[in-house]
Amino acid sequence: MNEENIAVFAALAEPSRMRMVSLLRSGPLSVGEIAERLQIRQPQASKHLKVLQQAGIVEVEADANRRHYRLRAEPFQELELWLTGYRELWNERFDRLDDYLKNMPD
Amino acid sequence: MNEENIAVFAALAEPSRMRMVSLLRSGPLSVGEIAERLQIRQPQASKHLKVLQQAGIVEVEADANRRHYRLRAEPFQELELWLTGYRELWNERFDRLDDYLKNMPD
DNA sequence: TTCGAATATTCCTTTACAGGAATATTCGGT
DNA sequence: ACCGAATATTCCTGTAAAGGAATATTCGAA
Repeated sequence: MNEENIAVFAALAEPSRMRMVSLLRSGPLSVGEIAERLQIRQPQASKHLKVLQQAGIVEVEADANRRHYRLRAEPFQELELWLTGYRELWNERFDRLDDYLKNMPD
Repeated sequence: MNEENIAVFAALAEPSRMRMVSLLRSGPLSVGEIAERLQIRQPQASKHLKVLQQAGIVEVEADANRRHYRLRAEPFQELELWLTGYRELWNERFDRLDDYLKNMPD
């Protein structure tokens, strides 16, 4: 993971934002819905969403005066890729996983 | 990933620490070696290593007045596990990976 | 075109954290 | 016991980021 992707870790290193990401797993939500479910104020929700957006973790779709935020796949894929460099840490069980990933059909 | 593991993301969200982690992939190193390779001063190296240690990312082994820091596998395993909850984001290719992980022999 | 709902932004204050410099600690060798 | 090497800790300072409150913006509906 390169220096530019440190923003992803920084963005996730905050409880409200981590909860936002978890919340958005089940689909896009508006700012108001997010603020309500996380029990935080709307401006804070907007601010946190901006951070997540700048880190590339979420993207926005405008719908009238609503903004629907959804998770982007890329940072998670990159995280997955980054982790492959550390699989050798635990056991040979994941050597087989590495093989599987390498040979996996697209 | 629960609130306590946010410390892992916070620890990795700093360039020097990220480079330390990458450096330690090839094996344990002493504080002096780490400081030298990363071109930072020894006290900063010690401080960063302390953060990594408290996040559970590294562990220490004392050898006389040297301390050898090594990566721990657990946080990476937990990250791997956490990511599985986001694999559905990209494509069905990883549904098969999920199956593989579920059925993988121990 | 005006109003209210939804969202973004600004300003302010407080707190956390990083780096620098100095110092403390701990160990083996002599 | 003492010295130097290796490491940890403390103190200080600057900066970035978070939350609160207020305000700005943007949109559809009437």
